[in-house]
Amino acid sequence: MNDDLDLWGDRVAKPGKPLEAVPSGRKSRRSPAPASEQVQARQRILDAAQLLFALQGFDATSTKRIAQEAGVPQGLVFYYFANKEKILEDLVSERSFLPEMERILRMAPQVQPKEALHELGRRFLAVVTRREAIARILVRESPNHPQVAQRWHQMRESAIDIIGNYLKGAVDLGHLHTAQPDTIARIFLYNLIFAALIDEAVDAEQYLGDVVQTMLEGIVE
Amino acid sequence: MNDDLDLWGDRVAKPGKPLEAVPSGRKSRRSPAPASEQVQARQRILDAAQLLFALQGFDATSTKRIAQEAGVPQGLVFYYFANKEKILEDLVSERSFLPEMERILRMAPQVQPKEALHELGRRFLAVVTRREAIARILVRESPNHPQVAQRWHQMRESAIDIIGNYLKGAVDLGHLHTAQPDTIARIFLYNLIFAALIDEAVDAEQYLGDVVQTMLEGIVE
Amino acid sequence: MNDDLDLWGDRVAKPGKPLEAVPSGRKSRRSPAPASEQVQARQRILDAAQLLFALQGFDATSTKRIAQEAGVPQGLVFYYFANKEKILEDLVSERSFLPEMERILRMAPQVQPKEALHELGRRFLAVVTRREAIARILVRESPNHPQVAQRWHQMRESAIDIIGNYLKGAVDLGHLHTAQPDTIARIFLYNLIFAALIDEAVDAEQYLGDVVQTMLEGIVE
Amino acid sequence: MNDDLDLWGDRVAKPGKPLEAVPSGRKSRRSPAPASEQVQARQRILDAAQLLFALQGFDATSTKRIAQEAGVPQGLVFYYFANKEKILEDLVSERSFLPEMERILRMAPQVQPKEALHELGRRFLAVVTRREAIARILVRESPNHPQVAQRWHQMRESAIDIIGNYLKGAVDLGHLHTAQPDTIARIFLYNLIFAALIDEAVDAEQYLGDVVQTMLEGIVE
DNA sequence: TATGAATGAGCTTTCATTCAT
DNA sequence: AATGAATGAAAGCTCATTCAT
Repeated sequence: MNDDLDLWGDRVAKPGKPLEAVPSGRKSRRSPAPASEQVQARQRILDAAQLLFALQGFDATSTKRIAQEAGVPQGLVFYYFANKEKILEDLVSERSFLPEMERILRMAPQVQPKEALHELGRRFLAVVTRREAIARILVRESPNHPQVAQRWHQMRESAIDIIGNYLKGAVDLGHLHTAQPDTIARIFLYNLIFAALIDEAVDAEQYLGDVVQTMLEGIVE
Repeated sequence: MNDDLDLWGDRVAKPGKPLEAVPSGRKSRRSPAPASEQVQARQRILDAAQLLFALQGFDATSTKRIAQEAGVPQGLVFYYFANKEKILEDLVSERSFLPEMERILRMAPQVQPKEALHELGRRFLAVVTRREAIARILVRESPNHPQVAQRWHQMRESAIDIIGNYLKGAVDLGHLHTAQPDTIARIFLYNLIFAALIDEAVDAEQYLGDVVQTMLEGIVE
Repeated sequence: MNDDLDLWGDRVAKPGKPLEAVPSGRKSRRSPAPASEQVQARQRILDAAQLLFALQGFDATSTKRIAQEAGVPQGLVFYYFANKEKILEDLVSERSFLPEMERILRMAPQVQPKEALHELGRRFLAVVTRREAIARILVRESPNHPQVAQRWHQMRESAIDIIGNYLKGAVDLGHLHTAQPDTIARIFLYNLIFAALIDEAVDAEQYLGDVVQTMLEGIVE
Repeated sequence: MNDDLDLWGDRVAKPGKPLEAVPSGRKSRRSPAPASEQVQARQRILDAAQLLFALQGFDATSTKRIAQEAGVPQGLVFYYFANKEKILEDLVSERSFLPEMERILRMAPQVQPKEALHELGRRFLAVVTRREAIARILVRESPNHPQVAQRWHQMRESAIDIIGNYLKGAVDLGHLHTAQPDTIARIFLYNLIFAALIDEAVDAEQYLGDVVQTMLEGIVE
C-alpha cells in the first residue's frame, strides 16, 4: 500500500532498501465492505507514521503530514488515536517485533559454536532489517518516550536472555568455555545493535563476522 | 550514570549532580552585571542549551526556554546565534570533548594488558561522565543533525584508533595475542558507549569490569 | 478620487465610501454563522487583505491584523493561504478587473471622436473607481511583487490595445488623423492612471476633459 | 565609495547602470581628520539607505542591513538619525534633485518648438536617470510617507510650471498654438515619469520621441 | 563621539487538537 | 463513522531602538 511512495526523494539519504511497512500480509481487499475499509485507514495511518517517525523523528513529524502520507483526511487521525503520542505508542505495541525476534532466536542452531553465534547474529540482523523502521523508532524515540524505552529495553533483555541461554547450553555440552555467558550475550547484542542501527558507517553483516571470530578467539594474555 | 534524569524535567534549580556546563566554574547570575560577567551571555546561552538539549532533546527545547534558563532576553539568543540549529552546532563544536578524550586515552597505561584495558575503559567513562550532557546530545541528535553525527562519528573512530594502537603495541610486545586489534577496540568502545549513554539499566563501571574480563578470557571452543 | 484616504488610517468602521470589496453584496459578520456564511471565511480574509493592503501597503499589514479585520482566528488565514504572499497573489488574480475593464472598453462608443475618447476615459475611470482597492494594490505593490507587476502590466497593455484599436478604426473611417494611434492610446492611459491613482492632487474626472480636448487640438506649430 | 558593491547580485534585475549615490563629488580625503570622517559615516549611511530603499523599499530594508552596507556599526545609524523614518526624510530632503531639475529645465532651449520639447524631455530624463535611486524612492514611498509624497508632488508641479511657462512663451512668440499649455506640460511630464520610473517595459528615450511628435501633430478631427 | 550588546514587542508560520455536521 | 474547517497557543525569528561605556 505504501511501497511506491515517492517519499524518499527529498529527505534523508535512503539506505538501500525501503523502511518496511507492517510485514503481516496486508490481504488484498476481498470484501470492499466498510468495516475492512475502516481498518485499512487506521493501518494506513500507522504505516505513514512508522515511515515518517523513522525518517524524521516523532517531533519533526506533524499529524497533518501523517494524514497526507496516509491519504486520509486530517480529522481521521484523531478519530483513531486520542493524540499524537498515542500513535507512537500503538505503533510500537502493535508492531513490536519482539515475538518474531524471540521465535527466530529460539530456533536452536544445530551447528558448532562459531557457526552458531554467526547464525544467531544473522537472524537478529535479519529481523532488524525486516523491521528497520520500527527498530529505528525504538532507538530514536527511547530518550523521549518512556513507554518506547521500556519496550526497547525488554526486547534487548529478551534477546540477551535467549542468546545467553544458548551459550549456557553450549558450555554445558562442553562446546564452549566461558565464565559469563550473559555478558557475552550482552556484548554480542550491543555490538549488533550499534552496527545495525547506530553507526551508519559500519557494514553490520561483515562486522558480525569479525565480532564472532574475535570473541571466540579472545585475547590471550 | 544518570538515573534521575527524568526527574529534573521542568525546573531551573537542579537537584543532585548537574549535567555539566563547560568545565570551568561560572556562576549563573540573572541580573545584568558589569564587565567580566557581561561577556558571558553567550556562554550562558550555551550552558542552558546544553542542559536542555541533553534533558529534553533539541526539538522539544524552545529558544524561549533556553533564554529563560540562561537568564537573558529572548532576542539575545538570536544576536549570538543565527538560528536554533546554530546553537547546537556551536555547542558541539566549541565544547567537543574530542581533545580531552584523545589526550586522556593517549596516556599510555604502564600496566599489564588486563589492567590496562580496564584503565582505558575507566578513562573513557570518566570523560563521558564529566561531559555527560554533550555526550548525550551527540547520541540523541545524531540522527537528525548530520553535523552532529559526523562529529560523533569522528570521536568514536578516534577512540577506536587510539585503543586499537595500544592493543597493537601490546601484541608487538608479546603481551597479547589477537588477530584483529581494531575489532577488539571497536567492540570495547561500542559496549562502553552503550552502557554509559544508551542502556540506562546498566551500571557502566561494573559492566566495564565484566567486559574486560570476558574479552581477555575469550570463549574457548 | 480618494482624498480622504489617509483619514481611515487605523480603524475598522469606515467613514464615507469604502474601498470596495469584491463587487457583490457580502455583509461582514463577526460571529461564526452556519452554512452559507461559513463558506465565506476565505472571502472575508480576502476582503480584509484587500482593504488593508490598499490602505497601508502589503509590508505594513500584518496577517494578524487581516485576521482581526476579517473576524477570523489567526490560524485560519494560513489554513486558506500558504503564506502571506499568497494572499496578495490570490487577491490580484481572483479579483482582477481585467475582464471587466476589457468588456467595458470594448463597447464601441457610437459617437464622434472627441466624445468617444471622453467616453472611453470615463469608462476606464469608472472601473478603476469601482475597483479602487485592487487598482491601488496593483500600483503600490508592483515594485515588490513581480506577479503583481506582470498582471498590472498586462492590464495596461490590454487597455492600450483596445483604445488603440478604436483609434485605428476612427482613422479608417476618416474621423481622425493620427500617425501613431497606439502612442495616443498609451499617452491617454498613462494620464488617466496617473491622475486616478498616483497624483492625489488631481481631479481625474476633470483632468480627463482637459486631456481629451488638448490631445484632439494638438499643438499646432 | 559604494561603486563596487556586489549588491546587485541576488536582488532585482539591475537596469544597466547602477543606482547613483549622491552625485556631488565625494572629494578624496585630503585631511584624514576625525571631523571629515564623521561626515563620511553619515553620508555612507545615506548612500546605503538610498541604494537599499530604492531596490527593496523602505519597509523591507532593516537598519541593520543599512549599517552593514554602509560599513558602520549598527549603533551609529541611530547616532546620526533619530529613527529609521528620519533616514528617509533626510535622504529625500538632502538629496532632492529639485534644484538640479529646475536649473536644467530653465535653461531655455534655443530651438524650434518640436526640438525644444524633445530637449526638455531629454533633460528631465537625464536628471531622473542620474538620480534614479532617489527618483525611485520618491515614487515607491510616496503612498506611505506624506513627507515624501509632498516633496515628490512639489517636484512634479515645479517641472510642470517650468515647462508650462516655456509653452506659454512659445505661444506668445507665435511658435505654438494651444489653449492649455499647463495641461500640455502635465501630460508631457506624467508620460515621462511613467515611462522612466513606472513602466519598466517602455524605453523612455524612444517613447519621448513618439510623445513629442504625437503631441505636436495632435489628433485632427 | 562611537559602539556593540541588549531588549522585548511583534512578525509569520506551524501545530495538535476540537467540533459541527 | 468521517470530515474538513476552525482554533489559538506557541514556535522561530526579525527588528527598531536603547544604553552603558
